[in-house]
Amino acid sequence: MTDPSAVRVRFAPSPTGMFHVGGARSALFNWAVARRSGGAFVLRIEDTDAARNRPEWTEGIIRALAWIGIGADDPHFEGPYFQSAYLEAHRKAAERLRADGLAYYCDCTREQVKERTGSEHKGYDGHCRDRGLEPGPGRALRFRTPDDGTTVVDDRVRGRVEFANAAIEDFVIARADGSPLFILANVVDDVEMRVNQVIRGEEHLSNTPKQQLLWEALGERPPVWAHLPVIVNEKRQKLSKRRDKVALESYQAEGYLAEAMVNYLMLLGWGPADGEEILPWAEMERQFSVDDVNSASAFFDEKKLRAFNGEYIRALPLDAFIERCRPWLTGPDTPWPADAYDPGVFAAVAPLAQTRISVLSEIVPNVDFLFLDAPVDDPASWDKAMKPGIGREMLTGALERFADADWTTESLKAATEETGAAHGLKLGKAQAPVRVAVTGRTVGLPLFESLELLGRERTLARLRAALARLDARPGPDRD
RNA sequence: GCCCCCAUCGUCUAGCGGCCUAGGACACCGCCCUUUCAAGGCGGCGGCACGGGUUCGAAUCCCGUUGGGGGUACCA
Repeated sequence: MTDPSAVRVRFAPSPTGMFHVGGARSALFNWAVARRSGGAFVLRIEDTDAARNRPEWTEGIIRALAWIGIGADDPHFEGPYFQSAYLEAHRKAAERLRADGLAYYCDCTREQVKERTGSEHKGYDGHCRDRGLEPGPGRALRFRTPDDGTTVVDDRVRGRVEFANAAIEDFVIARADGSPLFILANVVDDVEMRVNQVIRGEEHLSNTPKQQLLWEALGERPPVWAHLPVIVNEKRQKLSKRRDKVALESYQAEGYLAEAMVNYLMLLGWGPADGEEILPWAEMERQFSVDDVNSASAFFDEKKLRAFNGEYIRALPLDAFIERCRPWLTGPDTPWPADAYDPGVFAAVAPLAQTRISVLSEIVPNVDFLFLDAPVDDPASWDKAMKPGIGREMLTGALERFADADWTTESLKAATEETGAAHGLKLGKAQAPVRVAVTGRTVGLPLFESLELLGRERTLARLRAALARLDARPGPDRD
């Protein structure tokens, strides 16, 4: 804590919505830097926009960070601090800048500025610079930026970025009501919290010369900057809460594993030199450096995320897999009644399911036939499997042979094979009607293992029900 | 409009002047395995945006063009 050379990074989200994958990646990069260097990761909640903030969003941020492994119990974690608690410091800094002649009051309205400059995008024209206005209603405080020269931002991912001071307008640092703006509050807090590396999204790059000027005006040495490439959607636009699926929570709810999410996110803008992409956190932390971060924007590819998730699911020891599936099997949203669920039965099919799902929520349709009274009704599957010359024949034949077969995977398979052979069908074709009759779907877990687990009673009942259904109404079998 | 950033297979990336007839991963396409579907194995398709320089040599350096993106609030 007292080592002035210790790295202090920060993550400073504002609680204005669900926690986003972009924020998660920034947090992860900061976390990797902090842990790797033995420094501190400061969490600061920027809650000064009262109108848009909600306490549950703040809780959501903390919960989401914990989920991806950024836990408040880790010694590198510091905070959370709340920006709203530092209001006094922001005000003092604003006042100090004014007293030093580095900021001045301005009573121009947006319309007036626009009228004078002829554009709403030309920025402030410095009209009130030397009017010597005192504080008062309708008067905002503006920072006086240099008229000439260049502000050079040294960025660990972008290199040297130059901004002509002439192009940096005298920006507002405090509103007419005295409340500080983000640009000031953010800097003052970073100064206060002794942050010496700012690793954040590229959308902040254009604020950076202003902030750097503020650091200098406050008599402080600016931090090391690093602006991460934005994460974009398929249209190559920055991910947006409105348009895109960005909430970390929604991925969690679908059954993405935190480890897979973390691994995938770390690969957005960065890659290990040896190309080995699936890596445990400790290894990524060891290899990661912001200097190696790519500067081009990165597409959030859910397909690749899913592939990673599948890898992580398959890598789970069986008992861990079972444990991870539990919320989807026993929660309030299961399609079967709670008392129909049998953990022993699930444990038996779990190994068959583990290689077949890439997000945990997919476990449900894979095993529902075991816990539902009747299989789901999937018309497409039914039509496909119950073709003329196959459906009725297979169901009838299976019913006969299953009635007194040994109830084992092997003999059920043999019985189905024989039935199929009697109608000139290979097992691949022959099993389809049975599968659909029993599970409702044309694809699923290995059939005979499934039947063995389901039991003779229920299997035969379902075969009979399917036959009855074929008899009851015209279907493809009758055409 | 103005300021700034960016540009290697469809996508994420390795590459940081010779090791590149550009490597990996996801996706896609074959084949094998196979009771469906997966998983797994093997193989394939596919890229340095373009134009100028610099250099003995350029994916790598410089300039320009084009194309993307970010910012442009008394939001954060």
